[in-house]
Parts: sequence; structure tokens; C-alpha cells
Amino acid sequence: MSLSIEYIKKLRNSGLRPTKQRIKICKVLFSNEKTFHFTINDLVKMIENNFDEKISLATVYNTVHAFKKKEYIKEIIVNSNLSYFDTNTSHHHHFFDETEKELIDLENDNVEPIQIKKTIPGKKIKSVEVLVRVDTDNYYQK
Amino acid sequence: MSLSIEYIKKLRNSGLRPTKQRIKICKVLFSNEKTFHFTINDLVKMIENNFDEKISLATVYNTVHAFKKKEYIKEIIVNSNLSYFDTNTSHHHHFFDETEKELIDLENDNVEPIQIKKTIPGKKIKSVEVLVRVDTDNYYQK
DNA sequence: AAGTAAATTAAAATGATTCTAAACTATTGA
DNA sequence: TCAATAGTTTAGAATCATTTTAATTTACTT
Repeated sequence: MSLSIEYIKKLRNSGLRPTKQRIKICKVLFSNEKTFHFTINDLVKMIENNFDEKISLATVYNTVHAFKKKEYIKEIIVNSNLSYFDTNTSHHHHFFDETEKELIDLENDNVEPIQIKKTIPGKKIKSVEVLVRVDTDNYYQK
Repeated sequence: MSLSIEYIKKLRNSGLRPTKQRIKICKVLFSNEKTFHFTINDLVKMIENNFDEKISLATVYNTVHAFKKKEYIKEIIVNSNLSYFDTNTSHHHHFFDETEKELIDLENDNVEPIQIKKTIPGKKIKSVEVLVRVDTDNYYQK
């Protein structure tokens, strides 16, 4: 796990005070080589697994919201009762495996540019998100 | 508003008993020329506005779930705390106006076919959903 | 018309998220 | 270095949408 100093800078640079709790959450989220998807619940467990002192649930929520606002993480909403956060903030899309309830990255390079032939007067496009729902292909079980 | 008989058939054909409550909800949802987007809350208000007897909230939820399952309606999830239902069940996409908190249909014809150059072994694509977030374009207010 | 399975209901329960207000901490600048 | 203060954390309470419960009612079958 990388040094706190890096996260202290990151936090300060974006106007967030580098508190113990925020640094811990940075460590848990950003020390991995690979990016990943997580729920609030997953994050709480990761904190429990990595540190002795707990972080209050309210703080976990606050921090996730703050990190989302500062674009440290992205939110991907899959169902009315299921939303994931993604430590990969690059512009990309997702597969959602309905069987495994698992998100899989779909990099921008793997999707031909989305051409939209309709505009909304006075409105400007902020983002284009593609969600591809997939399912186990039970070819032989038909 | 069209005759109940039509909805009784529709319900029976898909294996749902045609109860008073379901017929009322069909009337409210499917008697309009145009399709539209609604929340559970909107639906409850529409029922109040159109009928004297109320339908219990549990029934409204049950019915919406049943209708979604039978594909009378589609669900579009916009935020962790905001999901809409759509009486337009044709394959299409959406704009979401972040300012007005309003969904706008984006017909399939207005989006160039989405080409996905990645597959997930053993998985089959069930749907491809595009959500285009838009915002008021404050060009002169910068 | 009777039997039954399904649907509806009001009210209670659930559970994720947010709020509250008190305690604590990081930052600033004297 | 220290005090002031603004921001942050916290436990526990509150909120609110949705689901469950269990009793009642309704639709369907024979």
C-alpha cells in the first residue's frame, strides 16, 4: 500500500482536508494496480479487513460522496436497488452480468463512437453512458 | 379512456387476473395516444386524479412490478434515488435532463447502431442501453 | 355455488441513506 | 506556539421508499 503522503497531497489539491479516515479510504481504493467496482457495503468490509479502527458509516457515505464529487470515483447505477462505484474514472462503459450481478468494464476503444442524431434545444451533452446487460448463454440447456 | 374489455384481454393474455385495480392502472397508463415516463409517485397521483376509490400503495408497487415483468412497461434508472418507468417498451434510449430531472426519449433510429468489439465468454447480450445526460447550455452565462 | 388460489389491503417492518448535534481535528494567522 | 474557527467525524436517531405480513376479499375452476 502506498504512502499516505501521496494521498494527503491528492486530498489537499482538491480542497479536501486530509483526515485519517479519508486517507484510509484512499489507501483502500487507490493502492491497487487495477481499478475495481465496489458497493458501499464492499468498502465497509475492505476497511474492516485492512484497519483496526473502524470508520463510522456516516463518514463512509460522506467520503464516497465527496470522492464522487471530486471525480476520484464514478457511480454506475444498475438497478433501483443496486449501484456500484468505480475507481476507473476514465471514459468507459460497462457490461452488467445479470446472473453474477457483476459489472465488467467495457473500454471506450471497444465501442464504436456513439452517433446521436438528435439534439435537445438549449441543452448540451454531458455524458453518454452505455450499459450492456448480459446473461449466461445456456445454449445447450434450451 | 378506452374500454376495460381491451385491458381485461391484455391482462388475461399474459396470465394476470384482471382485477379492478389492474384495469384502472392499465387505463391510466395505456389510454394515452403518447407514451410517457412516470415514477411510482406520479402513478399514485394519476390514480387519485382519475378515480374515486384509492388503490393501496402495496398494490401499486405489486402491479408496477408485475407489469414490468410482463413487459408492459420498462424501467429506466437514472440515479441511485431516481428511477422512472416508461410506457414506451420499444427498443430506444434516453436523454436525461439533469437540470429539469426529466427523461426524454431517444429513438433507436436517432442513434447509429452501437458496435461492441468485446465479448464476455459464455455470456450473451440481453440489451444495450444508452443514457445521454444533458444539461442547460449556459453559453452566455459563463 | 363451493372450493381454491391469487390478489388486495392496512399496518408494521425493513433497510439503506441522511440528519443531528456534540465532540474532535486540521488549518490559519497572531 | 496557541487560540480561534471552520471543517470533519461520530453514534444514534430520523427518514423514506419499498417490502412484508397476515387477514380479508376476489376471480377462477368445476
